[in-house]
Parts: sequence; structure tokens; C-alpha cells
Amino acid sequence: MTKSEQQTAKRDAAKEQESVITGPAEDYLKAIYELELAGGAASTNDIAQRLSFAPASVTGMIRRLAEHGLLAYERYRGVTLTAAGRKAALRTLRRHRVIESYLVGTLGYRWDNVHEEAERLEHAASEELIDRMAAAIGEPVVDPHGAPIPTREGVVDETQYCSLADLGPGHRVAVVRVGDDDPEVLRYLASIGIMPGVTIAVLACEPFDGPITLSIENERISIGAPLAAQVLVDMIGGSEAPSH
Amino acid sequence: MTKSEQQTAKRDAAKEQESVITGPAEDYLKAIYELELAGGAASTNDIAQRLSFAPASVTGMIRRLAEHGLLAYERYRGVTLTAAGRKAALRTLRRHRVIESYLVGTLGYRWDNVHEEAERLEHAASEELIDRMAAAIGEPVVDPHGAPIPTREGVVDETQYCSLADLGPGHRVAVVRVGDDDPEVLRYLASIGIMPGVTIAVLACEPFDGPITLSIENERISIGAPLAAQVLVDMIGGSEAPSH
DNA sequence: GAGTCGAATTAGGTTAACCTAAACCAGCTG
DNA sequence: CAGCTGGTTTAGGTTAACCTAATTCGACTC
Repeated sequence: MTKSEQQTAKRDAAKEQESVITGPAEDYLKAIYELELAGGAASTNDIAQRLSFAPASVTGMIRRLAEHGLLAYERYRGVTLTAAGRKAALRTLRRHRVIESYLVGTLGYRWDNVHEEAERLEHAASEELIDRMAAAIGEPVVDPHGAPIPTREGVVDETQYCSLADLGPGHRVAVVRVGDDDPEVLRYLASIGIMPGVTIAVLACEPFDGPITLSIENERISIGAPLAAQVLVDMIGGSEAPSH
Repeated sequence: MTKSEQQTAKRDAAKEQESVITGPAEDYLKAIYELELAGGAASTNDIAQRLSFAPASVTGMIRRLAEHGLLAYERYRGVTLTAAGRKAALRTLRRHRVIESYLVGTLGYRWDNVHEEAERLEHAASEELIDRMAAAIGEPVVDPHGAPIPTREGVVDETQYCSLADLGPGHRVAVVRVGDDDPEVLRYLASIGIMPGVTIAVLACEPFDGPITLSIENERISIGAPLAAQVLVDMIGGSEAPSH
């Protein structure tokens, strides 16, 4: 083997590692996983919208991912993750959420600006780094926004919670999780005391997706339906009538 | 503006941020900076070898970087960083070295495997993250291998040290810095006690790039010339004859 | 069962970043 | 100063990942 052949071989070997699951591919798999959780097969359009790509680009990428066995794909029929695809998606999701947790837990970030940082780091961090970060903050099971962190082995809690927008008045609920992507939304939620673990009572709901009035820590506040939809909650009592 | 035009605009705006200095470009700039430090203008071949790319690829990239004002380039004449290029190189170098320092200082990494991790993270970490990491470990001025960390403003110590391979017998020196890239070399250096801050006496040097015999912490050891060249040192006394 | 509409795909194009192989140039050697 | 040589560049090709515009398809309506 000549010297330049050695170098070529080294390049090929280095490329082999990453191979199929590139950074962009990880983003697709993550998006598809989340869409699937929400409702069955993920459509081309849904994926395109979530990633801010043109639908045609999505078709191209999902074809490639399907060829590599990461998702099941029939033209005009949407896609579903295979076991391998799901595993890859959860690996990326774990990275994302561990990174968010670490940044908040150790480096003094606030919960509203970790998403963007994690979005980039998740593609660059090694498994070792993620495990060390997780260990450093005590192996948390949820990230700062309440999203469950998959384990190293790819196990994750997929419980479906309902959002504040789905409830009628009279419910008492615990906030489980909030959307993690919009910094402004997160800052506002924090300012009115909505964060995982907090207890909320639903006082009133106006019709036609109107505002929802809540009681949080004895404060009364109304929020719009779109915002309410970002807040996932767990029932802790009452239904139409508060238990007493 | 239609909805899809908005989305296109958003994509363009997002792309604008990164724009010219992509991840690969950062690697080129870093390499060129280091080659320049070692000796004048960086040649296409030197850059190609350092980055394990084909020379033709290097020509292509340096043309692009030159077009964007990051380096001065005349065909067949090698390249030199412009002020903008130097700034970008130092920014990346700062990231790399802060990350290495942080991984060792806080996450329990050893010095032999931080390089690879930093090599990927340096392209993904935000300025804020780097600054927080640096603050968390007390704003170090050198990384775990002794390489100087540029400041946020792009100031860096460029003192040229000589290597162990450049010395004759009788010198007493302090180790300042070692090469950071080869894990095996680093593990071996650590095993024989060579790391920044340690004092070494040069006992003997065989001719024709032969082995160099050292005294480290009262241990006697011989190392080969290539390895000795990886160890940068600072004189602390003696020349041919030890001061007494 | 034909028409229609929106979603999905195909067709064709762009850019970045690599490659190999062939041409080219500079500077040194005889 | 002709010629060689090695470093450099040009020419031409590939792949990934995007794009727009045009076409096709599925499902639903009439």
C-alpha cells in the first residue's frame, strides 16, 4: 500500500463511522419520531413543516433513510420508523435532553435558551460525553422542560399527557411538561409560574378556542389556547367538580 | 409576503449567520494558523497533509476562503491569513482549547482523549457556551496539553518554545507543552511523567536523530527523537554545564 | 365514473466539499 | 538555457442536502 493509498484508506475508514446517519438525518429521524408519537405515520408535509424544508427535499431524504433501513416507506403513504430508525431517533433525543439538562444544571443556563444550543451539540457529542454529563447531574429522567430522557439502551417513557387546552373548568392538574423550543414562550411561562411540578386549577374556559383562566399559586391568570396547548399536564383530582 | 415566502426568508436568514465560515472552513483556518506560526506562508501540500485531504481539494477551499477575505492567496505562492482569517482561526482555537480544558477539569476526561471530542464540539458550541465553560474552570490560560488559550478578544501568547529534540545534553528545562492529538503518545508521555510543569534534565543525545536520555523526577529514561519533538520546553538553567 | 384538489413525487438545478487524473508552472540542475 | 521534478492547479466527477417548478397520484365530490 502506498502512502497516498493509506491516506485514502484512512479517509474512507473515518467516513465509515458516521456513514448513514448524518446530522441532517438525525434531525429527520427525531422529527419523525415525534410526529409518530402524536399520531400514526408521519406525512411528508408534516415533516417538511416541522423542519422548515420544502416537501420535495423531504421526499429525497426519506427515500435515502428508507434505503438504509431506518424507516418504512411507501410512496404517497407516509413513513414509519423501523426498529433501527427508532433507536437512532431515541439516541439523538437522549443527547438533546441530556445536554439541555446539563447546561441548566451545571453551567447556569436558563431553560429558555438551551434548546438551540442542544440542537447543534446533539450532532457533535460522543456517547461518552453524554454519559458523563448525565452522570454529573445524577442521571435525570426528564429534561428542564419535563420531556423524558431516553436511557442509554433506548428505553423511554411514552405516556401521553393532555394539554391545558384539552381540559374543562374544575380540573386540578400538575404541569408535567412544556414545549421546549420557543424562548419567548418559555420566558413567559416561567414569569407566570408555569413549569413542571407546579399545580394548576382550571377556573374557566371560553368557547371557540378562547382564553383559559387558571389559578396558579393563588394567582389568577388567563392564557390563550395556543399557549395552553404547549402545557402538558397530569390529572390530580376533580373533574367537573373539585373533590372536597 | 406569503407563508412559503416567509419560510424561505427564514431559511435564508438562518443560513446568513453561519454563512462563510463553515465547519470545514474553520478546520482549514486553524491548520493554516498553526502552519504559519511554525514557518511563514502555508503551502497547499502542508495544509493537505495536516488535514488529510487531497491537495486539489485544498486549492478549492483556499480559493473560496480567499474570495471571502479570510486569507491572502497568490497561485503557486501559498497562503497567509488576513486579519479576519486570523481572528476566525483564533476563535476556533479558543473553542477547542476551552473545551479540552473543561472536559478534563470538570467531566473527568483524561488528557489523551479530549482532542477528538473537542475537534467536533468546537464547530457546534456557541460563544456563550465557551465563555460559560471557561468561567466554570476559572478562565485558564493554557489547555491540558499546555497550549495557550486565546482570549475572547483574540489575544494569544505566541511565544515559540524549542522542543526536547533541539537540545544538547546538560540542559535543565521545564515542560511547557506537548502535542495534543495522538492519544497513544499522550498516554505514554503521562506514563513516564512528561507533562506541562515538570522539570527535565537532558543527560545525553545520540547523533543522527538518535534517542535522547532524560532525567525526570530522578528517573532515567530514553525517548526517540520524533517523540522528543512533540515536547516543547522552556530553559530554566545550565547550557553545556549546569549552573552551580 | 369524471372531475378536482391538495398532497406527494419527479425533474432539473444549486452549492459545499470532497475526489482522481491530467496539465501546468517555478525553480533548480546540468 | 533546456529539461526535469515536485508542488500546484485545472478539469471533470461524486455525494449530500437543499431548492423551485412541473407532474402525478389518491381520495373525495358530484
